[in-house]
Amino acid sequence: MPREVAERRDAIAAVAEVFREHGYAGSSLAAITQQTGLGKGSLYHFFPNGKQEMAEAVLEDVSRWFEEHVFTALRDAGAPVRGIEHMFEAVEAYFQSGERICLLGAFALGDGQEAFEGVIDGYFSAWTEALSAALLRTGFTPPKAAETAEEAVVGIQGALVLARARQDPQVFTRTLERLRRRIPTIQ
Amino acid sequence: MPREVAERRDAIAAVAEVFREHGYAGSSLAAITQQTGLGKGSLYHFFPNGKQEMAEAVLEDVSRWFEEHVFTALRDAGAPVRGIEHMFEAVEAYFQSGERICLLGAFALGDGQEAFEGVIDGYFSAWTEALSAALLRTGFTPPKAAETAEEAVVGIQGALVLARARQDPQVFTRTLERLRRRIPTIQ
DNA sequence: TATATACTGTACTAATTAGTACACATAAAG
DNA sequence: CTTTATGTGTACTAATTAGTACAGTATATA
Repeated sequence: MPREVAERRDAIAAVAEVFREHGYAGSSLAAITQQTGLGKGSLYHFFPNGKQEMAEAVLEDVSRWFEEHVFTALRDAGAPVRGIEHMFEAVEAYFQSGERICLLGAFALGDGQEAFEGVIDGYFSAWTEALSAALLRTGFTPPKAAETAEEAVVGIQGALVLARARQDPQVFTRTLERLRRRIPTIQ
Repeated sequence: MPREVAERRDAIAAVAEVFREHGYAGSSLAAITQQTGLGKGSLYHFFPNGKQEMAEAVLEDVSRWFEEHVFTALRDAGAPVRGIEHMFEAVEAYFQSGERICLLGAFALGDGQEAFEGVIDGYFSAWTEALSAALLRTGFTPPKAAETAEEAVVGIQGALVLARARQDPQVFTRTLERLRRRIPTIQ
């Protein structure tokens, strides 16, 4: 049975959904308490530095999730093809086939850019580099690996923008399909 | 010599820069008055409905700019190749080679999505469809034209996200180069 | 059962928020 | 010079903002 008392990780997940919906500046504490069901007492207990710390925790949580569930598999030296295939599956699941946006992309374009540039840059760098290294191991030349990796990360982010803008998640699934085809070894 | 008294179009351009920097929710009226040099009196004279109307005006202004400077050239039935080439040049100039973000993309991911979904959807639909039609006229098959057009718009938006996230505008210029190569007729 | 720790609700403050009202300035047209 | 349009600065309000203080509750461990 569910605990009555919340833990920090529950709070992070709940706050993340509010940021996803309203952005950083648009998420007032009133909105956060209302949508998460957590009172100010709880929120400031988990995040003594307030909104800034909530956002840091949320972005780091997303970063950590990708590190554990995507980048690690990409870095597995023995199975680059499997790692890349796994990346596409995990990404499609995580972004709910285009219905969910990327918080790090949204924060990069939004007001939080300066405040969180470290986490944001780290996330996209790690992703691009891990994918590039995996492509290299499947036989791509170094420049072609770097280019294809950047193309994939760019394509995923752009597809999330367009899927949200046009309220058509299929832009995202179509883009993933197209990107897969660019990497013949995983056909 | 410059007029002492502002006009609405000057106000729109100035307010747009504030939204670009802080997002919609992050742009307080205090920030807007300070950065634009326009007092509340002027702002509410030009935009009686306040921030909401400022944002509508700004987004419509961007939309109109693309309509006039990009989409019209794409729709020129006689010169599809020239129209596509012109699109890449105009886009590179408008986004200052990756140092400027797309306000419509930022609003799509941010808090303004519901409030401005009409303009946002219209902008991306018009762009994708005009480009697809131009590609069709250069000899692409209908499905290939639609796919390549979506790929280009997705790529441009994604590149703007990554360029800002990594503070590396070259992601944008590299992406434009790659997208050009995908359309052999304009080589 | 006692005690320490983790968590939570409520009342509060000081600052900032969007928006209003209106007198005033400027410039063009008669 | 007068009138009319358009544009502008300032003072104001009511609501909302982030953040604090702290008493109280639950839970685990001993």
